Amino acid sequence: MKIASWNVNSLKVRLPHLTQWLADAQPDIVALQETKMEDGKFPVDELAAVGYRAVFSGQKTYNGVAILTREQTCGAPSDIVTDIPGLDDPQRRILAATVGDLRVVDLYVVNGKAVGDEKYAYKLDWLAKVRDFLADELARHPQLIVLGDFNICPDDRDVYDPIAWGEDILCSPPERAGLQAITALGLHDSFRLFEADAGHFSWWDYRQAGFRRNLGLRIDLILISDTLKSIAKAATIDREPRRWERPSDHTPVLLELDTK
DNA sequence: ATGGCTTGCACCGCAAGA
Repeated sequence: MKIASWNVNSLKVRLPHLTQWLADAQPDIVALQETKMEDGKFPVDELAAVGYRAVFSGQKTYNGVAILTREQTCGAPSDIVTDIPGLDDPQRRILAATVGDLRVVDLYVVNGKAVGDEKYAYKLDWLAKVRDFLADELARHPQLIVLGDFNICPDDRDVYDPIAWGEDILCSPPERAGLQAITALGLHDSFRLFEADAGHFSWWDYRQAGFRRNLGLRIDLILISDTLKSIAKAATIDREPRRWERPSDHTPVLLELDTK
């Protein structure tokens, strides 16, 4: 079973990229972020035509998350959650669903703008509330996968120039502590189960030829519970869609599980 | 470098992203 996460940076612009990539990679479950699309405009029919069901929580202009499931291999998603205790939030950043035996939580973590900004305080509070929600999810669903755009570099290996980034936004100790509080629940960064080296990224700035020069960050993560860790087979980053015309600034990250 | 690209909105120059 193949599970992926991709921040598409506008599903309207990236729908052709998405359908091409679904055909190429044939993932079973795909979590999307930054769809920037109201639910009434979600391309349900276009995705059904290529064999995927969709659940989504979107809004105009900003944010927006979705989970796609391959009809051929997955049952219909159930037990959908879009809002969590303690966060009375119009921003559509959270989407949980049960797909077969798996519980899937798709997150578009707050960016935070800059350390000390009011959006930064919102980010830290948001992370703490999400941690509590995930503790509860894990208690009920041992086969838990938490994936998405975390907008946090887990450690210096995930930053192209850790000296330059220092303790700035995406790398600050309180943000990393917020992520660690989540992984401390017993959720493992699946990419690091298979790759220890620095220099593997999932996002590159559009400016200054960031992708060509590999000036990137690894901020898109797939976290898995202990139960799933024991059947994790591979975790990879697919850089191919970042090479296409008019790409998202993020590229898909993947996890393969040894199921049945 | 409070820069650079890209997107959406809306009316064309902003905010926001990371």
